[in-house]
Amino acid sequence: MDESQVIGALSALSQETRLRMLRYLVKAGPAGAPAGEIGEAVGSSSSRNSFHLNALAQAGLITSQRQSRRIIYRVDFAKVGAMVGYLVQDCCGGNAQVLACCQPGCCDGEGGV
Amino acid sequence: MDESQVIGALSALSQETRLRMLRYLVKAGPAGAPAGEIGEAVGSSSSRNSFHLNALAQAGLITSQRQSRRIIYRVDFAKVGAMVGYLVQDCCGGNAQVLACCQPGCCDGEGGV
DNA sequence: TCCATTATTCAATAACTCTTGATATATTGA
DNA sequence: TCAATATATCAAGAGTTATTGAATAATGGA
Repeated sequence: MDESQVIGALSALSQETRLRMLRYLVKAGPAGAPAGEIGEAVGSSSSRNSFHLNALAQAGLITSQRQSRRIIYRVDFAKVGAMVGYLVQDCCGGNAQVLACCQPGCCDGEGGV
Repeated sequence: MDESQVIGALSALSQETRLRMLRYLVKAGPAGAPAGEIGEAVGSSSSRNSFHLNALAQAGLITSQRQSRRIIYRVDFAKVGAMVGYLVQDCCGGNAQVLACCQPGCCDGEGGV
């Protein structure tokens, strides 16, 4: 993943509706979820929903597949991982403090940053 | 770190000049670097430089400290870590594939995504 | 074929972001 | 105090992004 792809991915995620969409799709797992269900979950209506799902797909973070009348969206974990990996390794040079934050419980709750 | 802080941080990094500034400051380490040096390194002039450094500082990703005539900027690794940690843990639920990409060499070179 | 469902596209508008060049502020040394 | 250095701020303009409501397209069932 090169710099401009990373910027595209970060840009896609730097928006409330889209960040929530990704989170919802992560929970949905490999089965994915149809557009309407995602829209309902994050509270975005019809055209707005398509707009944001398209932005995530353009960035490569999710994929789409028609299934009868519905369009199923799924997280592309390899792409999300590549983006995070770029931040941690390429950008932060594998900094130990940054790496530590990737572990569960590191930055949670009261003690969090 | 809450959702809106994460969005602010992602938004700050989803820009070529600022992503390069952060990378430069990571390399500079704890000593940090003065604004002018950063601007020269990333190729941004005076006002543009201030604009982008301010954006990174507003997002909490870097700190500033006057030192005589210069203003020294430094990466706040805790904040960068918190952002990455949010993506990996809160947003991706600690997904194994995403976590694996945080390790050195995972997504480098030819085999990369 | 007709209708309902599901989702996308389009046009208009509002809001935000980035760049530029000019100006202003803070600090230091002569 | 004056000039030089280092940086920040301001105003205008171009470009981009997000929202809305209406219209369009694709699919499946009566």
